Amino acid sequence: MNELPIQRVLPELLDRLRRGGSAVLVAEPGAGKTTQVPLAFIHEEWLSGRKIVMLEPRRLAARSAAEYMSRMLGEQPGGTVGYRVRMDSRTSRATKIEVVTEGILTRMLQSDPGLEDVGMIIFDEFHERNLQGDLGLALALEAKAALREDLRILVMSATLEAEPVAALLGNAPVVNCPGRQFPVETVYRPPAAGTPLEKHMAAVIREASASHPGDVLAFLPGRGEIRRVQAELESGGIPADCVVRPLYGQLPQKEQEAAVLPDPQGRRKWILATSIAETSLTIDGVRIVVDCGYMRTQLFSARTGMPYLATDRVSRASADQRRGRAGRTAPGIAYRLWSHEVQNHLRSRNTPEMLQTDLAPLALELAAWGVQDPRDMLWLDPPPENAYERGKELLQRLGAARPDGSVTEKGRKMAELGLHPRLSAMMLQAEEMGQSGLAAVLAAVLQERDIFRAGPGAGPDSDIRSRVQAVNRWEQQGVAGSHIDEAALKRIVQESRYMQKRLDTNSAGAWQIEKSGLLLSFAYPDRIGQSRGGGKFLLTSGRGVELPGEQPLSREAYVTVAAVDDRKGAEGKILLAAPVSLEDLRRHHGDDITEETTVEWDPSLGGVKSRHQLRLGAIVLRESPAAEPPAEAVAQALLDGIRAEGLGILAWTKQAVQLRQRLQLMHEADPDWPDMGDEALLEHLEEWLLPYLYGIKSRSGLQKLQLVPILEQMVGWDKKSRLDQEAPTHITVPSGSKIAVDYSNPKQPVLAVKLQEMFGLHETPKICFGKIPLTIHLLSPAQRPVQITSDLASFWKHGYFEVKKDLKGRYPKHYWPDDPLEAIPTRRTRPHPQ
DNA sequence: TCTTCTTA
Repeated sequence: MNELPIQRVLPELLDRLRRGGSAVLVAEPGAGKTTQVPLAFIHEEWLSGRKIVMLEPRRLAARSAAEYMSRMLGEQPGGTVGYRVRMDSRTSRATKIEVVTEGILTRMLQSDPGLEDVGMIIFDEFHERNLQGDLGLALALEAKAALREDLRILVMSATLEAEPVAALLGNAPVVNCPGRQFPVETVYRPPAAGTPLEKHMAAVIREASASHPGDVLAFLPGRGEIRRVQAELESGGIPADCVVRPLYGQLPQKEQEAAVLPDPQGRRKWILATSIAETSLTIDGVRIVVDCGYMRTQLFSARTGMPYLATDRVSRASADQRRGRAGRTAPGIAYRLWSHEVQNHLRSRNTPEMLQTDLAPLALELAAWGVQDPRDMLWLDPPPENAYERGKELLQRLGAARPDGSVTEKGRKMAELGLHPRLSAMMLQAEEMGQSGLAAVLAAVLQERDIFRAGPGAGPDSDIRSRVQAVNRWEQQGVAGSHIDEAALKRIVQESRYMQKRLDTNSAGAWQIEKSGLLLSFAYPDRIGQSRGGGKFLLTSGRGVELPGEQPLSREAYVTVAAVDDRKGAEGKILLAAPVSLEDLRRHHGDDITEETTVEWDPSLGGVKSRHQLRLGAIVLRESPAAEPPAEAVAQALLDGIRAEGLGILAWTKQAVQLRQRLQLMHEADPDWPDMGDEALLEHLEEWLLPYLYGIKSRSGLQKLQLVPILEQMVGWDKKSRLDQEAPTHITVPSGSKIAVDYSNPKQPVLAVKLQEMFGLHETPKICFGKIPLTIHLLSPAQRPVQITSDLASFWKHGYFEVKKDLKGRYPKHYWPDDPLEAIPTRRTRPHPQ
């Protein structure tokens, strides 16, 4: 057998760690680090009989690493080399190397912070930057600093950028190792403008398969895209020696195997996969990779406390990892469905899980570890404050932590259960109710992949009780039923039995399946939903969610929503839920139920509604009219109503409108006068309107308010008398008529008057401290405007004679003097001689 | 119409 590249760097690595401390090993794929490195250390003297613990991100990887190393020693796992993952371990007194999943290290450290029987911890695949890996390293560094200076830490990573980790380990030495892989040619093939990515993907798969040997592995974001590409390929016809195989996590195990194993009929596989094939599954025989360049990840909204899915461009590291899948067994080719330009803008790494996930589990571990402030610890990326605070709040709500962040006795038990704190809280509560059996199944269903596959013609089913019933049928009769993934069902059964066993319980009562929603409410007190009709629910957190499609659950009054996909700007989508009775909510969440009297403007009523409410968070469990709401609250609610509906809700009479316009004119000339614009009036409602609102409850009451005296009161007597002078309601014209001034444009007040009434007036009248000339609309005898002017003197001199000629033709009986400034003004046809 | 993992 060829020497593996890792052999050449092992002496250096051994030497570095003999001197104590830590090291970073950067090894490219194919170097052989996972199996060679731990074995190289087992005879080191400094171990002095202690174990080596190696961390793997996945159970499968932990088991196969242990199996491989055991085989090299001619042993079975559980001898010199063992493993430990959830629900399964092979170790013995002889075990010197224990391969564990990342979460196991946390449990080991929490029960024995000095890790007395461990001499060395190896973090494998650390570049994946899973939350559990980051947490494990942070805890291990504290253990080393405080209790175990001799503890060796080796971080192994497949990609460069080792410097930050080396720095975190106290300037640890970095050892580099080349890999051993077959060359893979890279081709950039962006879709032509207007071509959908899925259509393009199908065309490239076809072309690549025709011109290169081997199986095709195509990367897509999710199930929907996979189905559409499959349909596209099938509609164009598939060569007889090829077969399309979808591959994603939700796919039943049998179908996943069909994608991973060689085709029994020897056909070439066209595998359409999600990122599951990037690291979790390896497929032999792939020589062609087609990468669409997108990946779907779950993000966590600290605002709503709910997760959501997002589809984004892959990172360069992911794209390289995907490409490498074509060179495992022979030289290959990788098609990237994006341009060089896009390639240059890809982010270099995936976002560490720490920065985008729910941090309640982390907060619980740190509380149990005794940490008050995570900033006191060493992190590559410290937990973001928002999400961490949100996590701490949830722990408090679940009774796991005190307000100062310290862990409670219950919290310690929850951490030991090794579940999400929500599910642990439910388990403990269920134990007291004698329902730990049912709770264990609910927790297992929520932890594992869904066992349901919608059958043909079956509607959506978000009721978690159907899964519980399937588990029940399996336990009672050993039948899985159609549309059920049997392998997933078995995992759930195993998981639920395991969890129930871990509660030191003797209270396994018969399942009361109708209590599912209640049990879930102990895990998700912020996601108890009240029906709003049409399958929509309002959650106690204040968020709106809805069921996908019509289903019986839509008719329930209250549900607990366990699994949900939050969507920005829309109702979140309920994935799994169960009904809960109002009676149970009142009995078990009584401490969270608040009583309050609300006084609100009700737009449909057009008035103030006051109610006495029993609330559970944002949802109202019961309400009744409140007998005597406080007057101040009613007045405030009226103001809310006016703000919501606008000033138009008040009765603006002609006089009131004109008064407001006149005041606005004054304001524009002198800012010392109040602003009468809508915005300003609404902003100052409390000052000018509130005192008049007592006793009023509705729109009709508001409309009885006399606005003229209210506005006059607002400006005060002094300003009111100046207003009458400087912005008069009427102007007396030469004929003796009192004509109303039109202030509807406060910058240009208008005086509309018959031309004949103005004879003898030399100059345009001015108002507002003589600053604003009136705009005069001179009217014909029939009240039609014939001229608009703000310069009367000029009109008499120039414009009048043209106008006169015209008017004389149309109104011959009227008086049209040649000298308008000397003529007698009149409102009649001709002036009456005295 | 839901990406992938994980807790002695």
